[in-house]
Amino acid sequence: MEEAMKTLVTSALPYANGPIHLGHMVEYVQTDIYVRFLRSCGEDVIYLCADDTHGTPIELNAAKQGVAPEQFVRRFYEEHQRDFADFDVKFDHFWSTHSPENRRYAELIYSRLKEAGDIDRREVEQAYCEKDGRFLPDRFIRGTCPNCKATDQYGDVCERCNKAYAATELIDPRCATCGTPPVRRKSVHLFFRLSRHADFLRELIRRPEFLHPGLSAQLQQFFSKGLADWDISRDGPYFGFPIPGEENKFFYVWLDAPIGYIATTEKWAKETGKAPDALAFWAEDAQARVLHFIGKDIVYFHALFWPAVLRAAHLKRPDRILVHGHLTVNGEKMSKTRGTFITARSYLDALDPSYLRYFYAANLGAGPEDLDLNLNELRLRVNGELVNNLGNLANRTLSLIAGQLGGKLSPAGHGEGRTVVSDALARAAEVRGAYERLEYRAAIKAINEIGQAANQFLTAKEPWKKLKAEPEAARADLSDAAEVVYLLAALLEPVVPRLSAKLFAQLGAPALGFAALGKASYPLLDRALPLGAPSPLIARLEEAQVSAITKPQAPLEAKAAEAGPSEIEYADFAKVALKVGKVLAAERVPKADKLLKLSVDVGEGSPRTIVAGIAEAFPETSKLVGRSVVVVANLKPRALRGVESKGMVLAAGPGGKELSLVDPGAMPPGTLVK
RNA sequence: GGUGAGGUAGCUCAGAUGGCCAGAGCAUUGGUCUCAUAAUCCAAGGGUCGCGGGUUCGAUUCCCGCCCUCACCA
Repeated sequence: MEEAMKTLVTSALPYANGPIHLGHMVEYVQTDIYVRFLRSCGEDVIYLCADDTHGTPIELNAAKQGVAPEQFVRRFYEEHQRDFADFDVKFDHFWSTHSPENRRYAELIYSRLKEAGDIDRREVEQAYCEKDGRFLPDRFIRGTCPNCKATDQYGDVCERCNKAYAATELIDPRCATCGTPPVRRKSVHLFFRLSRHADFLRELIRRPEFLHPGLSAQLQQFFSKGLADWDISRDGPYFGFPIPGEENKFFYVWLDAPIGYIATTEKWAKETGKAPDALAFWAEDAQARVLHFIGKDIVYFHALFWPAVLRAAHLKRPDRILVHGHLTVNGEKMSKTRGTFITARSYLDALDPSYLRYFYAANLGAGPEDLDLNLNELRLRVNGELVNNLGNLANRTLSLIAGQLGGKLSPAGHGEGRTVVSDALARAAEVRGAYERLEYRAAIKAINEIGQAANQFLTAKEPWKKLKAEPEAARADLSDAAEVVYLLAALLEPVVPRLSAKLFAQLGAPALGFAALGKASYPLLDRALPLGAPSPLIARLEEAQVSAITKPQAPLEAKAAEAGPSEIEYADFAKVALKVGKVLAAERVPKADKLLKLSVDVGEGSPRTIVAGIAEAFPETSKLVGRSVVVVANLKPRALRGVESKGMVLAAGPGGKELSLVDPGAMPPGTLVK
């Protein structure tokens, strides 16, 4: 712990496909606390992260919004950074996997793998959509579950019965974007020969300092099955880096995502000049440690693929993988419909980030167990501990000194207060050990016990009763209580830095960290300095405030639309032909909850067939007949549930039952809408 | 199905190489204080430590079986 060695800490790269939510925040808060703790101990540490930008989901979502993938991910790049900063998660650099640095390192690593003979070419057969002209990942095939017969399930796992299967087992498979049944097609893929590194990996993951023992036991299953080689290429169209020397082949997103750690190191090194390049941390013999914080869902990428790739490329493997569990909200998986899918931003709009950081810390241990965000517990815990015990200790102490005693401390004493302070100080090592072991839960517990002891001391001494008769005795007691507050501010700093800063300011004292605490003795405070102005540390949480953050939200697509696609030129708008149409007939599309097949007169002689996702809003289809609507007349025809739709009907609203058709008034069919 | 983790008070968790009436915080109830953010402080009630066997003088702690929950299965 006291080596001068540099430490590089990373959190997993968030996917640039959506907003940061409170589940993500568990990891970033956990990592940020650890980084701040290491710094507090005087360590030389850098904390890096980046957006993960490649792959099919981003490519298709960008297309859906009519923007280039580069542009699509750029929006999240800004948004993600704002969210992290506002949660006091402080990176030394936040970069992107869609960067020249990442491309360079991906190519470099690939070339080294190739030289080492670790790349293999093999023919594989995959689902292919002839209409879209692309291979379909499992997630983009939908069909009926072979196990429980639930319809409209993903190609890899059934959401209803949780059964995992191969996409080829799906009954009635369809392309998720266009509904066309996929065909099987062969293609040559590149494989990383992971199996050649089995012995290395097996030995590596057995080390308790590398990975939590429970997880390494779990990974053993991969070895007993025989470690399979890893498919690292994808055929175009694909948003990613083209593989040098190949035609229409791209690196699979999971190959270049962890390389983003290296690319970000490079970017940080160049921007700050604090290291010549990324190799200061990643060269095989670099004098540095590398720590990855990740969620339990991506353990095998980080514990198996990644170290093997680095080894084969003659780079340094990570020293430690720290794995946390997932977040549940009120005991259940986050759910948009239940309103428990809470984005970082919607939380921040309602509450101070310190509450959540504190709550996460108070519940986090070192293992990969899930953490439940019970909103009632959050309120009770924060109010009982952070506000009532710790915050109020500070406030009652400091406001008495400031209000009644001129803001002046007394010289260090020899009474009971001295014992209270040294007892508290004696526990600093325990708190430090807890942080170090990532048992934040235990750290918070000890911190609260220290606060409680100080509150007991004040209650016993009753300095407020002695203000008139023995003001110096009161001052002495309160000065010692202030010492404990100072210590608590230092111990809490990794968790709630902005609250600690506030306490340091109120105490009129310089920031205090674990490095100084190691050899600190009574008194900690410079008793000659005057206090700053006291004010309540943080407000208590009221029930209504907390429940406000779980309001059901509009679906993601609607949110994105709200944020708005970026500005367009008039010429772009002019490409859209909008016309007034009149609904002549409407019927349900079989086996589709949301779709209606409409026959619409757009003033063209014969009516058009248009399929619209508005069935839930119009249970009685007859009410639609005769209505005037606005139609996108030049939309490329597309098959939905096997029905060819020529155009689109405009409607406003979040979706489902809440939809209102855009009404053009009394204009005749065919009239242009401009 | 396989593998892994876990099941201790209403909630979150601690604990025991097997042995003093099984612990803490919160919640509940009663009391106290009034400096402080209706905060503090004191106290009480509350658990056949998942179920069934076994080993033992003695098991919640060790062994076996079972049930339940969660995760992972490239």
